[in-house]
Amino acid sequence: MVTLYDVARLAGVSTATVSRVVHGQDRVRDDTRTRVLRAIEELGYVPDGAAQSLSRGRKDVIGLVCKEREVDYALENAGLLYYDQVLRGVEEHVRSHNWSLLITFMQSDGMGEPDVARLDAFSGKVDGILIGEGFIGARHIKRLAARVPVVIIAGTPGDRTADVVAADNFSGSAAVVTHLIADHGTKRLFHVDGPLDAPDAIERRLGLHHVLRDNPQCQLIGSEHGIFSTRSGEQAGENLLARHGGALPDAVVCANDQMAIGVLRAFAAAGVRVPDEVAVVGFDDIYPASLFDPPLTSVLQPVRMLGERACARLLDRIAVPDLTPAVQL
Amino acid sequence: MVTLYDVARLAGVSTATVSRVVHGQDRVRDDTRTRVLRAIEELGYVPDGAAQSLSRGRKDVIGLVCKEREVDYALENAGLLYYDQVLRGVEEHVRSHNWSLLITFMQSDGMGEPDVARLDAFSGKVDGILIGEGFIGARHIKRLAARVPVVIIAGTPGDRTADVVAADNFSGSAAVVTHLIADHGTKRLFHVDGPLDAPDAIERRLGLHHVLRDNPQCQLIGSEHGIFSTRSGEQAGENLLARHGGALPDAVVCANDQMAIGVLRAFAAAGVRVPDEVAVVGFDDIYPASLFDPPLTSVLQPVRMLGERACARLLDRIAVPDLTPAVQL
DNA sequence: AGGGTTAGTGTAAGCGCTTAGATTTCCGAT
DNA sequence: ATCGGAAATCTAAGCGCTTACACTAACCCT
Repeated sequence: MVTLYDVARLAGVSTATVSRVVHGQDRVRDDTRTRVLRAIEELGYVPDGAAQSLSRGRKDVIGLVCKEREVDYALENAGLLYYDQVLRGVEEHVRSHNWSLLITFMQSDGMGEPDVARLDAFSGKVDGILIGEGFIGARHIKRLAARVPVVIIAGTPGDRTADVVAADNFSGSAAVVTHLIADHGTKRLFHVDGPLDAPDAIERRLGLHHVLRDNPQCQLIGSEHGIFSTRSGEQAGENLLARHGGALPDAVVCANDQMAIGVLRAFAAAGVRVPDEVAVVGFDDIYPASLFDPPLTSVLQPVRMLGERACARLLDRIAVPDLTPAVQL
Repeated sequence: MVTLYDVARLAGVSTATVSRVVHGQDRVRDDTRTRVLRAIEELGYVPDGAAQSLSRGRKDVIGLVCKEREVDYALENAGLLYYDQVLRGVEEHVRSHNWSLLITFMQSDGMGEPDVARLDAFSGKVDGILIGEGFIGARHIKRLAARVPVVIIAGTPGDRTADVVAADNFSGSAAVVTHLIADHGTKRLFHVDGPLDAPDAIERRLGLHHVLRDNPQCQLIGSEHGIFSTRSGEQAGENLLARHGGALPDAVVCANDQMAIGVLRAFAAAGVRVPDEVAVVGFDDIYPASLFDPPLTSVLQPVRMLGERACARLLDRIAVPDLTPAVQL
């Protein structure tokens, strides 16, 4: 391994000078710089990241903890799209700041109990952590946040211990519907709504109606309220078929994925082909990105931006550790 | 920041002992161990990755260099699926060895001229690099490989300077066709083949015919040879329409993506809707994973495995640096 | 009892880099 | 020439960890 010392020796200068040249800063005489650069080139020197980190006290690396894939490949698309888009947003931002991105996937055991040892080790390798919401228990997040800045990439705002960058239900929902209308030419929409008074459902509903108002060519042919469960979605699907079986909508927009799955189930049972006869779109509890077939390209952008914003927030937090934790929409 | 010294002081032992406890090895008396563990717990100590790396002379991090996304979102699916699946394969493997994964995306300027400074910096942070083929010039790969083990994730074997883990054209092609038949019920297939004597084309052709032989319910209604260019694909598509316009195949299998795009173009010009009327599948020069709509779920697994194999090879190489570079299928 | 083991622990030298502060060199002004 | 101050460069002390080696104490032989 070629070290700074090797370069210094070959160039006949001290390590300090080499370091200065490497970082382009400071005043170094031109001929010295040239000599050093030549030596670097000749030896193929590249600074060791670990040593730099140790010395600088900063690693210039942020960590992204993604939710481990579902076992079921067919259902995986959602997660795939979601985290992969987040990843791209994050990576882009990270890169523009000349940092690096360390990434890991974590099992969700359903109880939010992660592999603590691995999480700890991970935290030792980064300056800050970006973590998706909902699969690591609050207790662990808190523990983590005590040691290193943490920003949660979340579905919905709420009171939290750590920084949160949340998706915006309103615009998310609006994006889905806009996509259906603009890109798929949807004319007849059916809405499988959430509970009347659930905050998330309200925002998503408003997003949908907002877009519909601006697109009179698309008609809302009906809606059903569910309670965010698969069963209630199935029920809604059955009702929909009973009432509109003769003239199916072009698309069914569901307030969450669970219900969308229910609807799919009802359709499958009735022999209705998706997406040939009717499109069914859910709203990922984190962000709308699932169950699209073909995938919802126009929603990729917002998800990516979510990653970017989260990353930006994290970098801020690393730079100024005592920022008041906040929830961003 | 809590350091080893803090722990040692609180537990009343030397840093060596703490280190030993942390790594679970070595002989440490039980009560000492307990005392140390208590101190670690109390202080919330987590070893600093940079310091460990520097000291151990190994970072336990491998780097994955992905091709930067296309600007065009609609065409992005291929890359999305491809690299995201590779990523998952790699991550899984990396994790099982308790290493970490650093990832970056690189612009492809078409000439294989990367941002050398960034690539260099990246290489300083990892023990080995995994890199997709075809967007970083051989010259740069060589330079990189001189400093750190590199494994190329490739589409096709060939003579190389660095280690290569290549996709297997035969099985890749077979996977595509199997998917079409098994999952999409394809009965009538059209083949846009490559040049008769191109090695890649031969393998892919054999894969296709192999599957057809085992699935007599699917018929090959025709084929055209192209030269892997978009234009030749377009031509093939036009010929196909001229001859089979009245009874379109269920699916068109192309020997590469360029030609598939050409076919899509021809179809678009003729008003043939894809994938409603006919499915068009390409064969990514790296692996078949693109242009599927809906995505080719059954091909996810092989791509993921490609990532895993590449990663395994890289770890081997890091462990035994003087392995003879090899091409693996 | 003396010598040889062995288990348990401590000491301290790095790992490759950055950087504050010390030192030398350079240069124009006197 | 000499001097002062700026510019260029060097010295060396860490950064937090691992680990070879040194050491101590306890134990088992003969």
